[in-house]
Amino acid sequence: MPKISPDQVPSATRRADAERNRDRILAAARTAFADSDAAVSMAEISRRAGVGMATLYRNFPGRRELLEALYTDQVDAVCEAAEIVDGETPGAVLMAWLHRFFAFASTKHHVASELIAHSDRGNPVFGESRTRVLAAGRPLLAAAQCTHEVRGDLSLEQILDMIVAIATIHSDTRYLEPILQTALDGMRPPTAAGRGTRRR
Amino acid sequence: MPKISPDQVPSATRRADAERNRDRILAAARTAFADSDAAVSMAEISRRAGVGMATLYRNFPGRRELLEALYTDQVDAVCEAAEIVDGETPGAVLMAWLHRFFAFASTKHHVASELIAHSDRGNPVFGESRTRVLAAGRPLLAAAQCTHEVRGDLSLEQILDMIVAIATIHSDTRYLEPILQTALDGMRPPTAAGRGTRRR
DNA sequence: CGAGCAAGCGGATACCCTGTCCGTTTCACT
DNA sequence: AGTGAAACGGACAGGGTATCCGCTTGCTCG
Repeated sequence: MPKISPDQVPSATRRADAERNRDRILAAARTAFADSDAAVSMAEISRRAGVGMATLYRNFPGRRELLEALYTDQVDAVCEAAEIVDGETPGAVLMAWLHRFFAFASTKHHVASELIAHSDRGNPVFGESRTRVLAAGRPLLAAAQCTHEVRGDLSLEQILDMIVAIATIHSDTRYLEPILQTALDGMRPPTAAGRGTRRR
Repeated sequence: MPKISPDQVPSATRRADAERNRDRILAAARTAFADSDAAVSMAEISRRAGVGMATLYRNFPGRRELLEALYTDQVDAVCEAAEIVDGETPGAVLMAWLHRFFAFASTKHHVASELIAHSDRGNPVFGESRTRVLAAGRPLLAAAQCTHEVRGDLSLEQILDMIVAIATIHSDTRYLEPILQTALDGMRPPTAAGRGTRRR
């Protein structure tokens, strides 16, 4: 019998106290990760939430799942942004969205590194969220590649992995911004003029 | 009385068996990290080396120091490469060296992520090695910026952090190469033509 | 050469973290 | 109210890091 994760069960069919505990865990985890920088254990979270360890683990099979659940609303916001951002050209639209995505990845970069650390081989970044973000961004990239504003040898997965990687660099925004700008600039199709500095 | 790390003591003044044990630990750690992918504990390493835990910790205060010590020779090689690589222009030289650096960072990317995870706040990447690599690469960057082949708003720290970040993406070379190429291409000074796709 | 002493050794140990198990409590429905 | 199953929570096993302390051993000096 396959395990059923709580979010797949309609909340009406679940007991009221279970629902309440789930919320309490999420709330506790949110504040715990907010003020102290991620150095907080599962046991600590369950203690702060006023529930037992088993309850915590029943709701979230592992640390990874808890972290991921914490940010679903922000993932929603990023996906939604893909339809709202605008710009003069498809390329500009994509860039605007990527900036937005970077801001998102950056806010939770300490969480992101944990997510990457706890993800399975071959599932490089957080699973279900990844799928949703990819789906949201794909049209933007396709459009930008159509107008030749973005090089064709990059997939959306590669672009987002690159941005996440930059966001996980442990430093402040002022230091990170030129790096991001560099990476985004590099997405333009290579010009003949610059070829001399490239290798292979 | 301040603790003195073994590498600062002339080997002549240390007991022979201590020296031997240090080498055995390094050898054991090297093979341990080579075949199994980093999921090896300190206890396991000391067991494989045939020494006690205390001996391991006496030589290397923590996991981080052990990992760092494992790669000093490769760091040497990278530093040395900075003086050997050549190319038609200073920009090409820098790019060649950065490719070399990426290869280095890539070989040990699973180790690199551990190093980052175990590094203190404000000491973003591995300490002493970092200093050496920075010293080796600085002239190359300065030259390339002098000929305006590389944008001026990037420091060497930023460039190397970016490359390390890309190297720590968990995937194979085929997937990573376009990402690296993108990042390196972005290092060229922004052209007026491309400005339209940039924001802010 | 051999005795003494400090440098060095190794395993037991303390502490923390993750994830599971099981006896007990509590909700929801009749 | 009564009852059965869902949910609970703390104890516990397993494993990791780092330290402590009684014992061993290489080196030095008489």
